Amino acid sequence: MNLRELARLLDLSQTTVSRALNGYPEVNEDTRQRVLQAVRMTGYRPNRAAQRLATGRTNSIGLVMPTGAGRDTDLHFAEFLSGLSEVAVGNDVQLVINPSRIEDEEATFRRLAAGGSVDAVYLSYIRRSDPRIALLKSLSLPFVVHGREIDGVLDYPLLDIDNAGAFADATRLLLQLGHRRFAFLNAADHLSFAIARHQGAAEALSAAGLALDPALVQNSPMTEEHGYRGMMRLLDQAEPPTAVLCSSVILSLGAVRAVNERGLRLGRELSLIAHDDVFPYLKAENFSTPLTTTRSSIRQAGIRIAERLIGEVAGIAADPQQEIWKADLIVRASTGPAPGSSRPKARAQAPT
Amino acid sequence: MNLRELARLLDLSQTTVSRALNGYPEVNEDTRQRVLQAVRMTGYRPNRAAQRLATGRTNSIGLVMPTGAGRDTDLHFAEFLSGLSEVAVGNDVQLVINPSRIEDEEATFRRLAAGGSVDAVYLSYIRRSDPRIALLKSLSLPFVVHGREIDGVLDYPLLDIDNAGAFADATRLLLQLGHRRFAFLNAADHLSFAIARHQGAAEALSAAGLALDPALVQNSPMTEEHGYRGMMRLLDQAEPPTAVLCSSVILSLGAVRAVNERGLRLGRELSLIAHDDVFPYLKAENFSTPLTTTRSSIRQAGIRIAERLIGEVAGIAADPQQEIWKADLIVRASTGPAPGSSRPKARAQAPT
DNA sequence: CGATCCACTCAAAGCGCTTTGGAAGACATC
DNA sequence: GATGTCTTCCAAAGCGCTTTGAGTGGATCG
Repeated sequence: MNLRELARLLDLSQTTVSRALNGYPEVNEDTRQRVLQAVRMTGYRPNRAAQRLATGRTNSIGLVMPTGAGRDTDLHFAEFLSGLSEVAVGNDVQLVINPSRIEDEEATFRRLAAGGSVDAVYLSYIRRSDPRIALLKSLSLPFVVHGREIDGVLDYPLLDIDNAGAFADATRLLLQLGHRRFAFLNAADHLSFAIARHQGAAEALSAAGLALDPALVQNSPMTEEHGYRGMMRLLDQAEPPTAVLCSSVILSLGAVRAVNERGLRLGRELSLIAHDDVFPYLKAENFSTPLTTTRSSIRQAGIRIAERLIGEVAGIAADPQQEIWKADLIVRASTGPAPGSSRPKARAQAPT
Repeated sequence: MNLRELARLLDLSQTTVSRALNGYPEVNEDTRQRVLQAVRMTGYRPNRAAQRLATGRTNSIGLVMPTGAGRDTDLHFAEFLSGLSEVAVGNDVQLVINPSRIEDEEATFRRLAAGGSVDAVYLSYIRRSDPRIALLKSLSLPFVVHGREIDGVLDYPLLDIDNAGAFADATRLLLQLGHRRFAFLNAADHLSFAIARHQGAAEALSAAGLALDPALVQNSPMTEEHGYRGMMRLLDQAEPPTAVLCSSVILSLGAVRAVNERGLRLGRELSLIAHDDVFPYLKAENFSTPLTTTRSSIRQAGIRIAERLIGEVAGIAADPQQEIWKADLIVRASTGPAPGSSRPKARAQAPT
């Protein structure tokens, strides 16, 4: 069943039927009802490809999803996607996943732009200085970046959290608790959010006349296993840290396992602050020792980015093109005074 | 840049250019090279919408992803998706995500089928008796089901694991270890895989003259928190179980937390077997007590289903339309002889 | 040397929709 | 009754591709 048949059936022209369906005013309300009735009867649905060809709009937004060797599934991406799709469904927009190996990404974007398969794209896993952004700017394809570059000018539409601020806050909290020796279990060091978090921590430390010992910094994929191994390595140091920053609760999961295995107690011998992207299936507050976190829902970010992408397509650019969200610092039991620290000599010191 | 301009540029007809690009034999190799060269120079990409309209094929497969209130992101879905997309990228196929609330799913499928936006669809979260399958059969849209119905005839293309078999195996192992009191932390009870797992366990038990105490069965979303609460409830029973089956490692994560909190030891006072979908970021072997699992990679399932979907579109149906994978039973440290059990009186009995 | 065949190329007809540029009829205005 | 103005509808022209059916010219054959 296509438009022509439907029109013939109704003894109307294609034009009128099309207009009736697309809500144009110049069609009699009675006629419109007749058309809608016929649509219901026949189960007619417009052919998407034809619509696209005729209008040039696709009603879909593209996700270029990184794949390839070593690219494990990313929990964070999935949660983000869930936010995106929530908005997409409400606006009758499809999400088109274009898995692409990192080295093919440029080609993929060019194909998307030139082939007109999507109205807009979303970009993430931003690197320190990311050529893909310049590419997208040159491509006349609306986009919103999740994250941002470290060095360049921020003259493109983006949504990011204040990673540096969050980890500076976390670091300052630990400094106040008397900690002096810090470690950082971070994400891969080519990712800009990992760099920003590192910088935030480093700046807060240097304000206190301290520095991050490179031996106490790990950059790795954010898996439980890497969290475990990283923490083990830290605890095996001659002079182990008393405070650990951690870029994900999934890393923390492993880190906590290592801590438990060593018979240490979080918030006592060792303090830990993790960044919490807010996963419904793994909550920082439910760790055996509830975790102090910097919290920002990655799902909310997905929702907001979808809204903005849809806006961009409709020609309504968000007013501040650069949107930076503060992360909340949520203090729970995994942080406590530094052992042996004289300053906030807490009641909770174990009577060793 | 479109086909016509490109053809004009090359002083060839659209036909010839199109054929050169699509690998038809009746075009001179020199000509083909000239065309390819021009494509490289101009950056020409065929318009997808036009291609679709002309060929009727979309080169994309649809995922109807459940969303809506209470539908949390599903780890398992994300990992599956990663497998799907790996194959998709290799075949130049797009994945089109159609988020849809459960009550709108029928409409969504009809729209996909009639609108021709995808060549094939994938269906999961199968329920005991699932009307969507009948719908898809009637829709002349190729599909592959991930999972299967409990009751109906299996006359549709599907891929599933032997859930009942896996949990029967797990149960028998625990029976051999002398366990008599079983619990089950399962997924939501409208999902067919949860039902099958329950049946598998129940059958193995009844073969031993035992039964699952309904008070020791939980059906819930598979989150850490539900695992924790479920296990707590089990341990608070007047007569707590000594063996626990668990439908996901993420549930186990919470369950293990509860066990630790109660000062119990896995493989000693309590044995646990979880189903492991093989997440790269959370491995059953890395739990503080490595978990005995029934293992089957959900990512591999994604890969296989993508292959089959692509095959269906190409007109090559998989030979056995119903593909059932056995899960491996991997014995690790979380299972041990039942406490107080006389049968396999183990060396490892705590000297209470 | 004309007939036959092959390799190569082309013009044109769709695919199913939207949208432009009217046109017909109804109604009001002068 | 002529003119103008809405309202409602239509015919036809694309959108950019694939594919059918029909040539070309040159090589091969009898």
